[in-house]
Amino acid sequence: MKRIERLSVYRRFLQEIAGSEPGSVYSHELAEKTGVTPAQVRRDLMEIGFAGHTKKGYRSAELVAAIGNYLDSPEGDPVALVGLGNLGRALLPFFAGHHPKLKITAAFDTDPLKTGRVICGCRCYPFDQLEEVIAEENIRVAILTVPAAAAQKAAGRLAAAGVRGILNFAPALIRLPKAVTVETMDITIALEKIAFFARRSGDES
Amino acid sequence: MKRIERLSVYRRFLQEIAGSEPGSVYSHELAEKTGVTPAQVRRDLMEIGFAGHTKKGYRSAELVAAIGNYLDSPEGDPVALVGLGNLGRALLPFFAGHHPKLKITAAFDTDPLKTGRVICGCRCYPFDQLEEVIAEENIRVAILTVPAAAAQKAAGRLAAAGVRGILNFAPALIRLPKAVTVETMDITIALEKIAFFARRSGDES
DNA sequence: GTATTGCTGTGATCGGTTTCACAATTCGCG
DNA sequence: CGCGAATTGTGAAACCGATCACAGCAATAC
Ligand SMILES: NC(=O)c1ccc[n+]([C@@H]2O[C@H](COP(=O)([O-])OP(=O)(O)OC[C@H]3O[C@@H](n4cnc5c(N)ncnc54)[C@H](O)[C@@H]3O)[C@@H](O)[C@H]2O)c1
Ligand SMILES: NC(=O)c1ccc[n+]([C@@H]2O[C@H](COP(=O)([O-])OP(=O)(O)OC[C@H]3O[C@@H](n4cnc5c(N)ncnc54)[C@H](O)[C@@H]3O)[C@@H](O)[C@H]2O)c1
Repeated sequence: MKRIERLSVYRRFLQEIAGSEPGSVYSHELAEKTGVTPAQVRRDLMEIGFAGHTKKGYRSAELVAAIGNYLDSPEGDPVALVGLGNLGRALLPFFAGHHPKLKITAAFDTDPLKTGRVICGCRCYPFDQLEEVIAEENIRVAILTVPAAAAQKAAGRLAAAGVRGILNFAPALIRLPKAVTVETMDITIALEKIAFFARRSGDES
Repeated sequence: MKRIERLSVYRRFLQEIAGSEPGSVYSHELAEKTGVTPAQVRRDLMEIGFAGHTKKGYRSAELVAAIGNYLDSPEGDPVALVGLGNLGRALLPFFAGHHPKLKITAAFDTDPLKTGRVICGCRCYPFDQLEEVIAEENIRVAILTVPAAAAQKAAGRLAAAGVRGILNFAPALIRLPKAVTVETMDITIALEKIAFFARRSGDES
């Protein structure tokens, strides 16, 4: 559902302005800073049961807390990273420390050159130990950055090991039982789409 | 429009099976391999004016050509990459050689340590030369991988320099005239969303 | 104390996308 | 050659998220 993404975006903005005056925001401010309409902000907050105050807007600190309460697992979620290639090794430092609730706590690769080390505080295991480590650390969320040809199989093992949500970067269709959420971010296709629209917009050469 | 993405996906599958038997595909095959419904495949192909043959399906090679004709700029599009950090440096080798129509031909960074070189066949320029190089190479599409705080400004310069489509990885709202297509891939928010749904699915501890 | 302003909460509506459902067509077969 | 099976093309319906529009209310002004 798209609302979940918007809530994350609202929260990010609220955290950026945290502490500053006046401690509350109007739907139209949140909308402006976030690229949506005021009605949609109000609708979203209504849906999570967070009420504002007529003429005073929404209390920022409480709203952050309410969104966190709605979105986050209270203890935070450990995340597995599968595939330590170029992309995986870029993601690792990015998430290290940056996010309060989502931490990559285990990485896996089939290549023995990539495993055994600790990178950015994250242990890198041989791919064989996937099930074991995932059960051990009670991991439910994974990022998949393996080659397309290996993606379905790796995803299947993740799901079988107990993972319930996968962010997949491989350009491949992943089929899993519907109890597992899979989102594929296909960078190539996004770029093709952008090039398509870029070409159509008022073409001047 | 979502159809554009699906067309890219159809094409990718068709290219994977190119050359193999029987030279044509049914809507239900394409649908199956691509994760959509057969009716949607037919509707999409109808929209681009590509007709199949009753009982024989769609001729694969011609369909690839028709999709290419619809989506691609005939000469291909040169792409700029702005921001040579961890993510930018992962994207560079990924696109190098891989895509027939989209090639990263110029990269930019403010950090003098990152510029002056040629990486994966792509020249890396100081950020100052952005306008000059973009005009020179007639670049219309860009990938933006700079820190969030720098994203709006960099995007503005890209647009002013003639770029019409931007794939943005910075977690920031980019505002540009509507003639410029901007798509933000926010990896953090995608992961938060996945963690949310992972938590809700049949929670067993 | 009354009027005015401006914001929230939400039922109603809208618009785009997906899906349904079926007529039309072609093929293989007897 | 006519029948049954299979597939396309597409109007119509269903669906779903976004937007509109306004009633209700709290704060402020006068
Ligand atoms: N690099 C990018 O910028 C980029 C951009 C878009 C999409 N992608 C996609 O992301 C994926 C990874 O890209 P990359 O550039 O990091 O590739 P890469 O080849 O650099 O890395 C792939 C890694 O996966 C490991 N691996 C291979 N098979 C495995 C398996 N079965 N289990 C676990 N690990 C395995 C390899 O050892 C390697 O370390 C690919 O599917 C690619 O298409 C990458
Ligand atoms: N690395 C990741 O895996 C990842 C994941 C999700 C999102 N992102 C986002 O992508 C962006 C880049 O991430 P990163 O990890 O590569 O960061 P990074 O800090 O490694 O790289 C940023 C690069 O941009 C350059 N830069 C800074 N200001 C610039 C400007 N005004 N013009 C041109 N170049 C400039 C810096 O010199 C640096 O090389 C960030 O916005 C980040 O939030 C990164």
